[in-house]
Amino acid sequence: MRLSRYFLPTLKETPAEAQIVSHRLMLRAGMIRQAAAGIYSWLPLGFRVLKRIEQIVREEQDRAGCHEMLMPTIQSADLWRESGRYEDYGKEMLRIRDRHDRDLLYGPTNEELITDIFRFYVKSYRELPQILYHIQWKFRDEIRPRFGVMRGREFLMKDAYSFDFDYAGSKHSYNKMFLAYLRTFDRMGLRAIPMRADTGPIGGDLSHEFIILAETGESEVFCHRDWLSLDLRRDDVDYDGDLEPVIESFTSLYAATDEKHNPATCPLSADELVTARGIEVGHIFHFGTKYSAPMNAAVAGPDGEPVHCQMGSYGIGVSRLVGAVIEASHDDAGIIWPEAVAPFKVGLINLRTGDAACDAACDDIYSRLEAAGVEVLLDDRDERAGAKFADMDLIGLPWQLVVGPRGLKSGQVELKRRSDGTREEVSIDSALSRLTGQP
RNA sequence: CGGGGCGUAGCGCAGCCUGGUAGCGCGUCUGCUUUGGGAGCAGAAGGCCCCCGGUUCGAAUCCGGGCGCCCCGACCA
Repeated sequence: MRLSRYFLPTLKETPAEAQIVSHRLMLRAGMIRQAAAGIYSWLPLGFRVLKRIEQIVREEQDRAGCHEMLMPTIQSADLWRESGRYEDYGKEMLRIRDRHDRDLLYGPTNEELITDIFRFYVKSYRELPQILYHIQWKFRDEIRPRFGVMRGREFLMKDAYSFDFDYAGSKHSYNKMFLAYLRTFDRMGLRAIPMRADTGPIGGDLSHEFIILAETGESEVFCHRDWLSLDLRRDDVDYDGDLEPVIESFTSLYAATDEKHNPATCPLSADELVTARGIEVGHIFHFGTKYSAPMNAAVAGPDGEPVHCQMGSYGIGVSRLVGAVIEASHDDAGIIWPEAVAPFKVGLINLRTGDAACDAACDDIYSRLEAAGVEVLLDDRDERAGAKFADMDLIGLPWQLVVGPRGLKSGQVELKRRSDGTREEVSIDSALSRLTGQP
């Protein structure tokens, strides 16, 4: 992409409404634009990141054997009356009436809808287990939306729903999602700690929140200090094997949210206990028959008798993750994108647009990177060097390749790594092989 | 929903108390000079001062009522 033709409205000053660093940086980097309280438009740069995060979530769900589908944003109130949640959900649910005076709602979640679909088609235990998911916009009319996309009213969420014949099967589905979540967040360069959590109004008896530690987190959390250095990577997961031992290795180490933490019974010494604030990026629940019973989602067992399915639901806040990654990875100059979610891998800076040698070198590097499948943003604007450096640092692409007349005289360009600021003078060919991974 | 704050040019703000020509910085446009970490000079464009009503000869400014946004708290799969 050539910056001179892109839509990247960066801001030098911070809009007054932004309080936390991720919100400030998203506004300054031209990623989002507020449309109303807690409702945002995603501008091209922000949308690229959102899509990347969504794709990682998708790949890890698929790897765990889940099946993607898409349910609508607008739902009929009737299903919610059936589960009893139409009244329970309260003012947080956005209720809509159509021209025929039928009650509709903008979905805050999808348990009812998925259960309705499931019960219509699935009649035998032999069709289980099943995990279905979608990635769809939700709306919750929060009393006080805040912190940009971290707590919006409209937000993009991945929600998955598992159906099993018995508790053992359901626990296995839960474990699969537990591990899929660890992999998902790890791929984004995040340390997400699974913490025992309250199930809240959704009900159930088993629940973990995946928490990123950050000063701007909305809730207080408690965990063993070993979590801060524990290796969370699990590359060799066999989702069909026995997952209990590996789950046990994580759940045996203390970590709890505010609701589940009790100082009186906490087993940790003051020395071991870390008290911090956290951002919830994922939440998994096992809730048994809470929806399958009232909505009569049952399958025939081996003996022919109908049994209500054991269910779980599993959410990841996709749009919130964009903010969470920034909270976890930035410096005074701007965002530092982990390569896996970066909107572009390389920022190619032409320090002297209009200079024949610089233009030619940049065009050459640009086309060779594109040919190698490396996503590159070429700053070919007629701006001064300082402005280009500042904007590139702000938008935080992992690599900056700086082409200027001075270095070009000796065939050198400067390769800068955004994460630690290290730079080196290298030849164009050497820079290209570094960035493309090809000799 | 309780408490607090703010709505003035694209962004950040001053002016309001004490009513009388709507300002500053950044950004934008033109030209010239510049050019390796947010340049300099000269010129220019850009405003329903959130909305409605009231007081007044006269309202960005005073009064009343709305609306919007932000913060703290409570709330929150």
